[in-house]
This record gives sequence, C-alpha cells and structure tokens, in this order.
Amino acid sequence: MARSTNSRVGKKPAKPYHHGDLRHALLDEALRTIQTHGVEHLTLRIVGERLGVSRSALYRHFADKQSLLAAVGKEGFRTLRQALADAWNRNGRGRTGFQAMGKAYVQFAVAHASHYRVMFGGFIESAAKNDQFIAEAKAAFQVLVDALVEQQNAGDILQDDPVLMARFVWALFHGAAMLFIDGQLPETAQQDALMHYTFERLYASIRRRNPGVS
Amino acid sequence: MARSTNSRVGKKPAKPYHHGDLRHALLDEALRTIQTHGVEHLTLRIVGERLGVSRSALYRHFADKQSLLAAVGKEGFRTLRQALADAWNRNGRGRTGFQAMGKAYVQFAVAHASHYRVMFGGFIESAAKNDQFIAEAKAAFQVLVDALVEQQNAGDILQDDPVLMARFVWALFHGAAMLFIDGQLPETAQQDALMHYTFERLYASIRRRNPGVS
DNA sequence: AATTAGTGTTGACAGCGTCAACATTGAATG
DNA sequence: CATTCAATGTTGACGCTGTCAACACTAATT
Repeated sequence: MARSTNSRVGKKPAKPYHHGDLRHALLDEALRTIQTHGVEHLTLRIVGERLGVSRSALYRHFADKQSLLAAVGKEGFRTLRQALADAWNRNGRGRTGFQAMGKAYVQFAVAHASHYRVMFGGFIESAAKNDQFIAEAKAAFQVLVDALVEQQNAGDILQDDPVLMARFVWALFHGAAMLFIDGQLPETAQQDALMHYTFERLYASIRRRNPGVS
Repeated sequence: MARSTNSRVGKKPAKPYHHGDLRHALLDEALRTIQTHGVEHLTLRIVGERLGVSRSALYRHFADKQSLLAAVGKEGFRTLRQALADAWNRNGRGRTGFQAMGKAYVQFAVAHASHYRVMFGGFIESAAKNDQFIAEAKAAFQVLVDALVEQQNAGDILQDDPVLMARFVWALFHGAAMLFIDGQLPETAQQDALMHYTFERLYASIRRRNPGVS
C-alpha cells in the first residue's frame, strides 16, 4: 500500500481526496495511452492499472468511457487554441502571424495525431458531445475568426464574411493535417512543400488587391 | 447480382460454394451496418447473424475484422473514384466539370459519412492497409490529377506541379467534407454557402490570369 | 462519538474478436 | 459410381472489454 496515509503531509486543500486528484490523473493517463498506443487501445482497465487504481474507480469521475473521451477531446481543443493564439501573437499578427498559425495548427495535428483523431474522428458520439466540448471547439475556431477580422481591419485581406472565410481556411488546414496524419505524405519535404504551396495559394486567394480603397 | 438463391441446383462454377458468394454478402452487410449504425457498432457476430451464418464463417474469407474493414474502405474508394470521374465527364471537363467533381466529392462524403470515416478515420491500421486499398485510394486521387492536367493543357489554370495542386485541392474538399460530417455546419444553406465560397476562392487562387502566354 | 457523503474495490454479466477442433459439402480422381 | 480432398461453415472455448450493483473504506460533518 504505497500510496495512502503519509503520501501528502502538505496542506493542499484544493482537491486531494482519497487518491489525490484522480480525475486529472485519469485524464492524463488516458491521453498518454492514446498518444502512445492509439485510441483503439485505450482501456479503462489499463488506465486504472497504470494509476494503481481499480478498473471501475473511473466511474466516480466520469459517466462512462465516452465521457472520458469527450474530456480528452476538450483538452485537445484547449491546447490547440492556445497554440494558435500563441503563434498569432508572437509572429506579428499579420500575414506572418497568420502563416505561423497555420503551421502551428498542422504541427499540433501531426505531433498529437491520435489526440487530434479523438477530436475530429467521430469517436465522441453526439450524445457525449457535451456543452464544454463544443464550447472549447468553438473557442479555438474563434481565434481564427479574430485573426481574419484583424487582417481585414488592416486592409490586408478581402472583406468577406469572416466566419465564412474562417471555415474555408479551417477546412484547408484541417484537410492538409489529415493528409499528413494519414501517412499519405510520409516525407517531411513533401509536407513542407504542400504547406508552402498552400500558404502561397491561400493568400493569392484572399489577399486584397487594391488596398486603400474601401 | 446474378447470385443464385438456390445454390444447389445452379451450375455456377465461379464462386458459389456453400453459401453462394459469402464474401460479397459479408462485404455488403458490413457496409450496410456501418452506414446505418456506424463503424463502432459493426460486429462480426451481428454480420454473420444477419446473413444466417455463424459468427466465424467470416474467417474463411477475411483474415480478421481489420481485413474486412480494409475491404470496405477499398470499395469506398472505388465508388468515390467513379463518382468523381462521372461528374468530371458529364459536366464539360472544364471549370464546370471541375466544380461538379468537387460537389460530387463532398456529396459522397456526406451521403456515406460512416463509410467515408472508415476510409480516412484511421480505423484501418497500417498493417491492414494492403496494397489493394492503397492502390484504389491512389486511383481516386489520380482522377483529380488528370482533371487538373487537362485544365492546364487548356490553359485555364496555373502550370504548377499538378500533383502538388491536387493535394492542395484534395485537402480543401476533404476538410470541407469533414466539417460537414462532423455536424459543425448542420444547415444545408451553410454547407452550400461554404461550397460556393470555396469554389470561388479556389479558382481565384489557381486560375491562369493571362491565358495564351506560355 | 456517530453519521454521512464521497471515493475506491470486488464480483458478476453480457458481449466482443479470435482460434482450434470438428462437420459438411462440392468437386476432382480413380 | 465410390473415394478422396480441399474448401467452406459450425461449435466450444478463451481472454478481453465496458458496465453495474453491492460492498468497503475514509474524510468531513454533525
């Protein structure tokens, strides 16, 4: 009985109950398993075992496996949103920032392929797509919309409906990311070439040609 | 189609053994189940039951469940390829044909969402991605490449590497299809708006601006 | 000190994919 | 026609899975 009485002498009043913070631990372990072995090998029993906890301890924190997956997906959108916002803010918030955002998006997808699949692969059934999951997904999308609006205000790109533009751009990078994840473009050089071409054609498509005219 | 209901009297030396053509029947039934209930509810036992056959009869025709899924995915690419080629051929083989192709692509994905997910959702592990599966996927992709080359030869679009262009276009429509399938744009009007905008921006991006100059 | 609500465990169940052993049958061989 | 054989389908069994009810422990409250 390694864990128990003396495991925490400190006074962390936040959450520590029996285990400490099992909910977070379950989430982390599930994500770790997904990343290393894929979502199809995610097993409640294994997750519990790895945490030194019984197979059904999870049910005190999640309704079922679907809920766990939904939480994992939600976390993914939160991470993705931060990555996008960081790339945008740290790279000039203009065309360069936008390009960094696109790269950050695809990099996230490639670096966390299994996690990305959980977010978009339909593993989370509509019933389990709780409000938090959807809200987090929308927040990530909003970062893209905001970046487009800002470029519109700067007169750099077309004045089309920014939500429509954002969907267009999202589809483009989402599609590219899926191609990479699927292993259809195994070589890095191929991926870089497509990314480069994509940015070139994208800006040719949405760039404003006669800036200064309203 | 011509499979005889009474296998005993018939004299078809081709395939009809015990059941008739169990392999095809299994494939059809698996696809039907996937379409109606989703791939996560596909069960070898149920498929067998529906065909009046034991749960493991399948193993005489497929190595395992993965192989069955790979075969289903392969069939999907075959259907998709035909849909793309038809759209291209029956709509002028120019910009209108190309647009019809894009619509056909997304229509296939939306009309056969679960099937589409099997093709791209990573359900088919790399080990089971047999040569036939990959060959069929490449054949579908090739239809797009050919359409681009033909438009290049007509002087309508940029002379960039057609394979690179095809990847760009594929990513765009694949991404749009995924958005639709994921239910992120529930209303048909929203989908139509995105499709229309996508074509407009796509052609703004790859159209040749000064035709006649080599 | 007693109660209670929160948290973790155990036993059990039905369902799953898969395999080995067995059964059946259509076709080939003599 | 009788025999043989390979192809095809069935049955029993195994270990694994998600889930739930019943139970056990523990921290907090009364």
